[in-house]
Amino acid sequence: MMAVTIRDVARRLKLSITTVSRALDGYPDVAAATRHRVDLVAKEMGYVPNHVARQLRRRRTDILGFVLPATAGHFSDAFFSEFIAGLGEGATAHGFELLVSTAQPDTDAERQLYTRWVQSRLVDGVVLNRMRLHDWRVAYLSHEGIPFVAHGRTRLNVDFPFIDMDSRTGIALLVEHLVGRGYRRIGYIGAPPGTTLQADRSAGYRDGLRAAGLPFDTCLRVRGDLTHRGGYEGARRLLELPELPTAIIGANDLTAIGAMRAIHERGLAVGRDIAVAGYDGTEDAAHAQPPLTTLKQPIFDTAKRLADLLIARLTGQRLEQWHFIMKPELIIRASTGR
Amino acid sequence: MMAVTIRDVARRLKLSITTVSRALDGYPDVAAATRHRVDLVAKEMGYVPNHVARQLRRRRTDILGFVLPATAGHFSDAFFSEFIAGLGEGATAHGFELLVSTAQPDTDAERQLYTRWVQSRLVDGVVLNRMRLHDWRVAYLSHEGIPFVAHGRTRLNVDFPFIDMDSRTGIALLVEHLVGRGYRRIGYIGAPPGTTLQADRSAGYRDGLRAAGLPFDTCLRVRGDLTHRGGYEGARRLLELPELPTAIIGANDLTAIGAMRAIHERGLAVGRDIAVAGYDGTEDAAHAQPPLTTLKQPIFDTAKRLADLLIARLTGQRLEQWHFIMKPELIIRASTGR
DNA sequence: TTGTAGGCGTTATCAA
DNA sequence: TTGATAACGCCTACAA
Repeated sequence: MMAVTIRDVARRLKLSITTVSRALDGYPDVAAATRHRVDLVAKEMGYVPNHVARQLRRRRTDILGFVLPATAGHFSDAFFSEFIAGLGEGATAHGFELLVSTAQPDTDAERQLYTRWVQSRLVDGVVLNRMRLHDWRVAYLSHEGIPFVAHGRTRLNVDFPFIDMDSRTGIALLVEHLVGRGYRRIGYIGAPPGTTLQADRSAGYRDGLRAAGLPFDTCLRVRGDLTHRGGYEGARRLLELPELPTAIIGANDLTAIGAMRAIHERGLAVGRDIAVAGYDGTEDAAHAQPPLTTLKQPIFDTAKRLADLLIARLTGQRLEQWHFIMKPELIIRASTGR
Repeated sequence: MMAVTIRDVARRLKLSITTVSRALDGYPDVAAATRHRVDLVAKEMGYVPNHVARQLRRRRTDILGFVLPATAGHFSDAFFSEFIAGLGEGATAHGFELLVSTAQPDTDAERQLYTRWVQSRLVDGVVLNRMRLHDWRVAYLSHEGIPFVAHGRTRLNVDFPFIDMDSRTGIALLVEHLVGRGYRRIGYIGAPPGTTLQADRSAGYRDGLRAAGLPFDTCLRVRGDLTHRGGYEGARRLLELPELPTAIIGANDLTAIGAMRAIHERGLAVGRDIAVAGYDGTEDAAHAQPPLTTLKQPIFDTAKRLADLLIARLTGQRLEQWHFIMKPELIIRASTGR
């Protein structure tokens, strides 16, 4: 079951491997007849270039890397299945491959993982998401000269291609929507501190309150971790307040869905007693009960475009634009009905 | 920003690259003092072996492949985020990497993908899931001599390592539970035909009916595709029957959650008017409203064990056992309450 | 238009 | 215990 190499093809054709290589790669300086013979025999013999040998010679791997921010051992988040699908699609479209691993954000394991990939020249470029305000990955990768693109931004003074959502404005809009429906005591269950996501969405929350002339009550802002459980626990804390919130915003859909469960357990009705809204616009939100009001972002497309962007950069294409800021779409459903 | 190579380290140490290589790889025939010096200098210089060169020489890549069965463009399924996290964890633990891509099952794109990976010797082994009764991947990979492991089995006469759930017995148990609560008109929303999953779970459904002495009414068994949408549409069909089902089983949690939405839209209450149950035991099920009765399988652990199994096979370890059949755990929640 | 030869960075074989 | 040398499979100056 030895794989057939370019040597075998050359031998069979009584040609040099050089000619075979060039014929297959479509170089112009090959006789049409020769090229034809080569194509035929190569296909017949089932020859496919050895990816590794090619990588070594070309000094690039055509592999993109992506690290899942696996919080705990378990990591159940539909967002990332969609994100990975998008990355895979984008990579494949350009003949690239996608390497995936998992690491808890800001741990030694994460640093080791990126370092291994970079130092051993395993990947040509990296896609980042769940950006942090002071993201060591950005500093590290730009220092190492490894191209990367990101879903989101940082506070660091480093320029790189990104696609970001204007989630600050988005959340503010959501608050406005809630206020418009008469909710005035609005809670917020956030994301881990230090993440750009949290900075933006939390700021949007305050913007929204301010615009509506509502006070910012720190009791109403609690911590979350972007999981169901975090949302559930955050909501429980909010429900222990002497004066209950009338609406709760989750930093993402999972958080919001977790919060809904806490509310239901308390015997209250989501959308009537307490409004709930999320962020992401996953299928989970559409199928929650009641269906969840949310800010929708195009997860799959964003991931695909990120892969495109990174590959464009890797293949030396001139990018006319490499900063993209998109607006999330407010989708109003029964969870903020009234 | 040229990476430091083994040559640089050898030059600096005034040793041959051979010795450096062997010292770093922990071969015994190296003087302790030399090894120490080498380790020190290599670390100081930040030397990391070039993965690609090593791959070429060793004639293996230490990369595992996994293809997401992306049904549509979008692919929102928490099951797979957890599955990939498990694979990544297992791979990393043994110094392996994980290559991920997406393809629609049983399409040319899928065949091309596997072929590319295999022929170009990009991956050493492959993890399969969502097995089909007559799975071309099994035939192909075993013919090519590429090691693989699978989450589930096939009807083909090929022996390979797998971890499977006894979902047939599981579903039968679930039917028994439903019957015990007085539900007698039980519908089933299935998976795509040709999948082992569908064969097993559908058989379990019939087993359960038979054991309870209930008739098998073909109207009550409808098709699904393991997505929210499929569950939603399947349930709508069931709700159009002249005589409504009193319970609905979804082939997975997503299907069940989609079905719940259809039931709610119809103004009926899940768990009171119609019972619903799923399969997988994802977080989504725990946080559905009402919480979803389901058969739980250890997704993360199974994936991790599959990676372990495949790597054991790749590294030539003697496996004392390579067929595992696990029992899913019935988790009873309010969606089948009464 | 085709062939020769060198090298990508490692590891393995064999000799010293 | 160490070193010289030859691959691994491919690509690409350069020569023919």
